[in-house]
Amino acid sequence: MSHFGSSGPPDISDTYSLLILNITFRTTADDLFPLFDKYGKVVDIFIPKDRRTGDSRGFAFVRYKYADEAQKAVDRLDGRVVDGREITVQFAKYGPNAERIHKGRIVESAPRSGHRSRSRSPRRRHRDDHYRDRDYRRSRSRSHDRYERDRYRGKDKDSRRRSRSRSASPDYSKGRGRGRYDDDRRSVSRSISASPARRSPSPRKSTSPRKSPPRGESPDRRSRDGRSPSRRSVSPRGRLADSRSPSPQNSDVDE
DNA sequence: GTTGAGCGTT
Repeated sequence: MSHFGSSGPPDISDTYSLLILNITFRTTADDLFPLFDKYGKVVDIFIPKDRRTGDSRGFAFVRYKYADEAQKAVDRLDGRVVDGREITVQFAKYGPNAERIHKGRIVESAPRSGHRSRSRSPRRRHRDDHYRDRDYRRSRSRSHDRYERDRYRGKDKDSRRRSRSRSASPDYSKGRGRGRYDDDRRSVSRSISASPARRSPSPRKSTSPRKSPPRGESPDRRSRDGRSPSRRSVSPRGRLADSRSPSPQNSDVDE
């Protein structure tokens, strides 16, 4: 993808990788190629994309053939405004195979010489393996959080609205102009014509039709259900840890 | 349709 014809990594033997940050999410390799090719021989341009959505992640890798050209590109293109955004150009720090890069050039690291490269970055190398749950991305999760919160809010309102409409005003389901417009108007109308005492949502929330909060019941029941088998499951693990090794993580690290 | 610190593909 995003290559000039090759499918995989072309040749990372004598190339200098540059990391382009702060590019827009719409910027593609074709947009960066003419810009970077002006300052040297660009071997390859790669823009990581999300596996799920296929959307750009906001940064790109530009590989130059010579270091001086790469340096020039960094000096000339760093801070350049591309597509309305100021990009950041710098030498790549990590390699695709977790190999260390020196000044953008990939240097093969041989840990068998006695020196172990334990000083590696604490960050995990493969996030594709953990592409689930909340940590599949760093800041993206933040944005998603915001969105999820927004959606959750809407869902909550929707849910409440449906609940109310079911019990009180079925006309809402028919009304196409649903949303907060009607709600706001109704709210304002109510606040003006109705007494202020009615506005207090406190007692309403307390005397909710659903006397059983889902948040309190869910974990409780789950805890009971999951507690029984969980303990049994932990049993062998503790014994194993006690008998074999205190930290199973060590096995992966290998001394 | 959104977002913004960072480090990559068959």
